[in-house]
Amino acid sequence: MGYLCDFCGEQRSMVYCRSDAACLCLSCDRNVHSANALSKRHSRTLLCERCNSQPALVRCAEEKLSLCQNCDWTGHGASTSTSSHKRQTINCYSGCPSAAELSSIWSFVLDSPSAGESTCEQEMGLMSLTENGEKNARGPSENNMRQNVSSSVELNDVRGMDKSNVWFGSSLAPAVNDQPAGSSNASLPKLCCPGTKDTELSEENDLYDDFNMDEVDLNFENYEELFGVSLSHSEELFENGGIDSLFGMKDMSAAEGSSVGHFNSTQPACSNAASADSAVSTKTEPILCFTGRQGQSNLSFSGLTGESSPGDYQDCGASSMLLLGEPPWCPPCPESSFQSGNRNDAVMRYKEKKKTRKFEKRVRYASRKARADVRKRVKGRFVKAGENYDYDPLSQTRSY
DNA sequence: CCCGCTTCGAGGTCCACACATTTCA
DNA sequence: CATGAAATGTGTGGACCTCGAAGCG
Repeated sequence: MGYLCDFCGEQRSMVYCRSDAACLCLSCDRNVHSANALSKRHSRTLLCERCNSQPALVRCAEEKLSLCQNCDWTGHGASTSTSSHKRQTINCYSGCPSAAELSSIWSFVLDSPSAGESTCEQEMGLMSLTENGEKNARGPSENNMRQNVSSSVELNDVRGMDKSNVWFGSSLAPAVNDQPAGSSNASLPKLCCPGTKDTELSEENDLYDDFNMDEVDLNFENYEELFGVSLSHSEELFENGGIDSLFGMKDMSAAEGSSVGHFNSTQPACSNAASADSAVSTKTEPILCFTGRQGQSNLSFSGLTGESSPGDYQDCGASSMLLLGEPPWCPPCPESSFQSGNRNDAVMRYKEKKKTRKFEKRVRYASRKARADVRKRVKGRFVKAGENYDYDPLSQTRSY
């Protein structure tokens, strides 16, 4: 995937929103997720700096890279020399955190050599990323769930986050904290900036350009399009316990604690590449989160209380990973290996497609929107001041 | 199976004008 | 080089229109 924000296509993407399956710059992240109460519940985290397509779960202190689980696993496998790298959990957040709040959960961002020179920091004075990374550098198995709650930025409505804190293991930032006690990979993540190591240097300078948090409204006119089903419909499904029908995974409850292999076999959406597009577009992403890594593959639904938004159900991050080939915890097998390529291709196609369609509607200037909202019209067209009109948004009256 | 008709949805266009950006003195 | 004025470009929402797909007889 590219490094650009899926929304504006201009700024460098920094965060990953699982609900939207989108890579966003910080500015767009704030804009998009301040649009309404539901979008505020979306759980976001930093973007993997290696693959630039998955949410980062851990921050490798040695490499100064934020990595998704797959890349973490690849780069820090038990058999590799880097397995002893100190890693720190990357916290996710919801709501519309201020720069200061972001800096508190991503304090390690300052580890980046150019962090202090960020344009954003200079211009906005927002990101004062103090070096308190150690604060987050806890032991792998220490205070897992507690950290999820305490260190996640919880603003506005965070019920989704709290209740769906069924973050299991390696699926999400909070989840990552659930590192199995005996794990050889003390995964403690940090930040992520898109781009592999090769591109890191060239991109670091504009790393914080994304912190342009101007006030922009956003219209989610394409909400249904984004999520494949209407919000009301999906909510209804959730509230009625219709998750089975929504995901076509009736057996999943029984799958809890079962092997990943079983999971895959019960996940139609991942069965082949051809289904990937439809799987995503029809919102059949499983709301599954996994606990632990290799040995422990606990599986559960996140927050089936019916109180969380549909987006929250997707927030565990497992879904996107499942779509992207065999997850780290999935022992390689001929079938999965064969499918992963096609799956990746399918996801790539989907994201490209989504990129061109999804965020077409974008409000760049709230002031202009405000004016347009109150401007008088004739058959939908703006009319000159003082002329007759047939529609006044303010009074719903007509001048003739 | 093909044709013609209807229905539906997506996307494009139009409008005025405040404001952002660029150009120039 | 800095400043201010003028010129130019941009973006905003609702109604309407066009076009293609789908459904039906």
